[in-house]
Order: sequence, then C-alpha cells, then structure tokens
Amino acid sequence: MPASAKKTRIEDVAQAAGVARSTAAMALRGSPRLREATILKVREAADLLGYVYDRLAARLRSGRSNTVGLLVCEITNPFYAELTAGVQAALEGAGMAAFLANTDESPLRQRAMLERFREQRADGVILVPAAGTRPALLDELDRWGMPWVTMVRGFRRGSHAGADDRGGILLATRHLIGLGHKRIAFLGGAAVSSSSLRRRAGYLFAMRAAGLTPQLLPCLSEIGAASAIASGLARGGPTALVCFNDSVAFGAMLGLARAGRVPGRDVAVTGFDDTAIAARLWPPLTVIRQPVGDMAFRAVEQVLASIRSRAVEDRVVEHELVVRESAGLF
Amino acid sequence: MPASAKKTRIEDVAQAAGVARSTAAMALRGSPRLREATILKVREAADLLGYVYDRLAARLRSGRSNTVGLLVCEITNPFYAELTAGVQAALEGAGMAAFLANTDESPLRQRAMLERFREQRADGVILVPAAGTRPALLDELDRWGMPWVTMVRGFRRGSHAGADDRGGILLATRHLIGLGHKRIAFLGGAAVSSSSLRRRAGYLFAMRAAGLTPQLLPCLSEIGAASAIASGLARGGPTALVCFNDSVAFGAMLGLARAGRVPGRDVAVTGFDDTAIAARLWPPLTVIRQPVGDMAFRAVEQVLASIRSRAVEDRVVEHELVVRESAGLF
DNA sequence: CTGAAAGCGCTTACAG
DNA sequence: CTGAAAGCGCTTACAG
Repeated sequence: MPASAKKTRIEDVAQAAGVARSTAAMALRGSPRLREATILKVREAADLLGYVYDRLAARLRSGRSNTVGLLVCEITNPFYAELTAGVQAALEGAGMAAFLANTDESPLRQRAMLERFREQRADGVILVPAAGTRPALLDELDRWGMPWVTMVRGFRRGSHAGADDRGGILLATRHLIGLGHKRIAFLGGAAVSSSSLRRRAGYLFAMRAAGLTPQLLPCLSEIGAASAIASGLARGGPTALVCFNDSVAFGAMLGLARAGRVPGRDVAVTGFDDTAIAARLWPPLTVIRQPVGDMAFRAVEQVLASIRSRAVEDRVVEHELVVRESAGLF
Repeated sequence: MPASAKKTRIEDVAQAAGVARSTAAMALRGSPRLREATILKVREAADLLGYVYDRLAARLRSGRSNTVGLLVCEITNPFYAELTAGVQAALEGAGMAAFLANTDESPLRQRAMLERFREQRADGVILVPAAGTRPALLDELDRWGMPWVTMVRGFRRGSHAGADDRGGILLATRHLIGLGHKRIAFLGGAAVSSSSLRRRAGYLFAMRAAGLTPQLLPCLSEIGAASAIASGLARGGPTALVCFNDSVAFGAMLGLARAGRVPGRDVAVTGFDDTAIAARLWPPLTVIRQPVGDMAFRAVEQVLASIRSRAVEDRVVEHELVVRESAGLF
C-alpha cells in the first residue's frame, strides 16, 4: 500500500497537538526553550499521524542539507573500503548522510562527481584526491564556496586528515636496517600522489642516512603488478622490501611464495596501512599502521568545522610500527 | 573567496537571456519543445552568471530527489566493495546520486539508516540486507511508499538482483566430484541469510545425489575464522573444500599453507564471487563467478523502474565456473 | 513557445 | 512561549 494518503506536514501535527506551527517545528527539533510537556505532546501527535521530517524542505529555507559528499579514489582497495566505512559511520554519528562516489583514480570522474554534489547541495566534501589531481581543483571548490577537507593524500594547503607518510616509511625502513638488512628495496608508489612522493622520500632518507644504496621498484598499488615484480627478484637481489602499502605487500608475498621463497624468512616484507587482512596473512605482515578510524573521525570533524566556518587545528594522526613475522619475528 | 555574492537563480538567467522563467527552466533541462537557438541562448547566460541548478529546490516541487540509498551489509568485504562501486557507477550513469550506508550486519543500524534515507527523501533504496533481517522490514518500506530492491540476499518477494546461489554451489561441488574427490566439506556460511541457506542447500544436494557424505564446517565470512578451521584439518580429513565465498576460500588457503599443506595440490579449494584477488592468489582460486557489474546494473535498473512504477522482470544473473589451479588445474 | 500565479514543506524573523 | 507572514528556488498547470 504505497503512500496514497496525503503527506502529513508540520502544520497537521501542530493542529493535532493544538499548538502553533512554529511551536511544533521547534518541538520536533527538541528546542530547549520549550516545556517538556509541550515537546512530548507534539511528538506524540507526530507519531500518531506518521509524520516524517522533510530534510530537503528544511534545507531550502535554512541553506543546510545535512549531507556531505565523500570522494574516494579507489574503493575496492581494502584500506579505502575501511576508510569509507569509518567516514560514513562518523557522519552518521553527526546526523549527516553521506553521498558516495568512487573516482577510480580518474580526475575527470572526480570533477563530474563534485559538480553533482554541488547541484545536490552537499554541505561539504571529503576528498581522497584521484592520482594526478591538480591543486587548482581546490581553488575551484573555494570559488564554489564548497567546504572541503582532503584525506590521506594532500596538497599542503587547507584542511587535511592524514598520517605522516614520510615518517612512517622512515620508521619501517629503519626497522629493517636495524634487523641487519643491507639490500632493501622500495616497492610500489608509481601513482602520482602526495603519498607516493612522501613515502619514497622517507625511504630514500633512511637509506642514505645509513649509507646504503637505495633501489626503487615502482609499480601501481595492485596485487598483480607487485606479485610479478617480487616473483622475478634474483636470489642475489634485495633481502627486504619496504612496500608502499598493504596491497603491494600482499602482492609481494604472493610473488615470493610463487618463486618458492618464504616471505619473512628469505625476504623480509613490510606494509603500510594495517588493513584487516595484514594480521591474517601467512606470515602475518609487519606494517606501519594508519589509524583508519581516527583519520575518518578527524576528516568529518574538520569538514563540519569548515561548514560552520570554524577553524580546527590540522593535526596529523599518529602512525605506529606493528612488528609481525613478515619482518622481524620469524 | 566563499560565495558571498547572492546566488543566481533561474529567474536571473531568464532575465539575462531575455526569456520567461519557465522557458529558461525548460531550456536548462533541454526540452525538445524549444528551439535550438533558445536553448543555447539560455545556457550561455547560465554559464556567464555561474548558475548552479538546485536539485533540492526542484525536488520540493516535483517530488523526486534523484537520489537512491544504498545499504551494504559489510563494505570491507571486497565483494561488497566491488558491488558498491558498481552500483554507484550505474546510478551515476542514470544521473542519480548515491547515499551510502554500511550496516556492518546490524539490523538496528540498518533500520536507523533507512529512516534517515526516508527523511532525506531518497527516491528509492537498494538493499543488501544485514544478516538476521526480517522480511517484515520490506512491508515497512512498502508502507512508507519507499521503492526498494534487494541485492545478493533476498526474501523471495519483490524485486531482487542476485545470482543463483544454490545452482552456483551445486556447480562447484559437482566440479570437485568430477575431479574424483570423495571427502568434500562445505566451509563457511554461518550468518543467517538467504545466501547461506541456498548455498548450503546446493552443496548438500550435490553430495547426496552423488552418494557422498556431506560435512558442514560453518564459520563467519572472515579470513581469520576460515583460516583457523582449515589449518586444523586432519590429514585424513576432507580433500576438498567448497567455500561459501572468496573471503572464506582465501582464509582456507592461508590456513592450509600455515599447516604446511599446498592448496590445490593437497587440498582443493573453491570460492564464490570471483573478486579481483581470486585470480591473483597463489595458487589462483577456482571460483563461481558472480558478475558484479551486471548485478549492480540490474539492481539500479530495477529500483529506477520501481520508482517510475514500471515493472521489470526479475531475472537472475548468470554465474559461471572459472577453473584455476586451486581446484582442477594444478 | 511565453507569462503570471500557485505551491512543494519547511525555517526565520518579528510582533505579541 | 505563541501566531501570522514571508520566502528558500524550483516545477507545474493554465491561459495566451
């Protein structure tokens, strides 16, 4: 039985409760300036009539849609799937709904989706920029008057929620150096993004500081690509792989296994992210953990502050080295 | 520079173009009843003034929000991440925006998110029901007048986009029987859902038809749980595992490896889904493929039809056996 | 094709 | 706390 009966409005609720329309509206939003009794009376009437608050009508008048757009560069990467879940939950906690778009690393799609969010009157947007995104995009958002925050990948301007990419990889590399490795390669990070640049920089810095020769093995964050490179490594090649992220590390472990080598024993491997599978792999993966829940919460906090024109300090979330069998405990 | 200038409305565009407001509105939507020249003139004026169509204001009058809610039971499962990406892309193609909510298998959260979608005036909802969802929820949606379609998991009523769970597992089991296996166990499917019931039924049917003794090893669709069971299997135990889905199969392979057994050689393993990693694993995973893009497209097609009160036939998407080294090619 | 009018369901001042 | 009024930016008939 579809809703054939006429929709009940605040006016109807007010009538049923015997109060003015504006009073009913305030009661439904739980204004503290009303008596408890009034609020209860109105809410009862609303329940009775099956009243449903219309956020869109409210928005037309108030200018706020209680909606935030989330643009993710690649949702099928488990790390971003976890991030998406975290952002959605945080928005839910703040009473907002999340528009989702997966850009699949395409700046063109990203641009189109931002325009759609704009037409849908999203109050703000949380952005994991697609690889190759130009900073001018953020100027455009500013021109639109659209509050934004970047996540994971940033541009050294505006609000950003992310980990210390350089410091994280530095830590991982130093850990391997501390284990006595000399031939340590950096695998992954071929995409054009701030994470790629900074993680590579962290690796290079640690290697040079230790007087070791760096070896870059760039590839996309894709299990197949990483696996192919790792399986082709010569026996006299690297004894340890600092991987760009967990997906690359996972690929590397598969490639090593395929070549008959045992990850963690024959070649050490580290990841970056600490996705749910990292600890489940065999051997379990040593990683730099990015606290995904924190990052999501921070991004939501920042975009809401920006919507309300309030400043929020731009703190970097803390990373952490988690040592498991793939590097250090075998 | 935030949008401090007053927002330009259709009225302003109409004035600048020298036409009536209603004409401008039609031109912006590209009505075929207008002359090309008029349309161009209006669009030029709109571009010049930086006009942004307000979908929410439009909705208030027309009753359509061009928005669909997507409820996913567990977005961090790679299969559902791929499905989410597919649905979002299909909605985008239809000019709609996707509200996303991840229920994490909680019927309570699911219920709360549906109410939020209702307040946001989503035109319809695509639902991968949380485990334990009661069919009465669909009656509720009908009472709301909210068009819906279930995906993957269904209730034998209303619109549904999904694969043939029973037939798929039947095919996988028969494949293993055809390879000569006698001790074939079914791993996973502990959650309460139509997929669990039907996949288990397919397995049981195939085993009994072949005169073999079934062995059920229920566990949640979680890599750790599956891994633990698989690593504990006795040498005289099953020689083949029909897994509930790819995640379970992946866990099983990890568990076997951990116990020093080679998946595909010592114990055959099949998955269900064909997520991106299935083919990348070592050994590559034999699976029943669910065409995720098709399913997403079908679900969107059905919910749009339902929104427009048009019937669409409820076809099941085709599954397919993909034989790889984990069962049959080693 | 055009123009003036009404209305979608709220919120926001503003006077009591 | 209450009430009457205006308005957010569109679309929808309806008469020209």
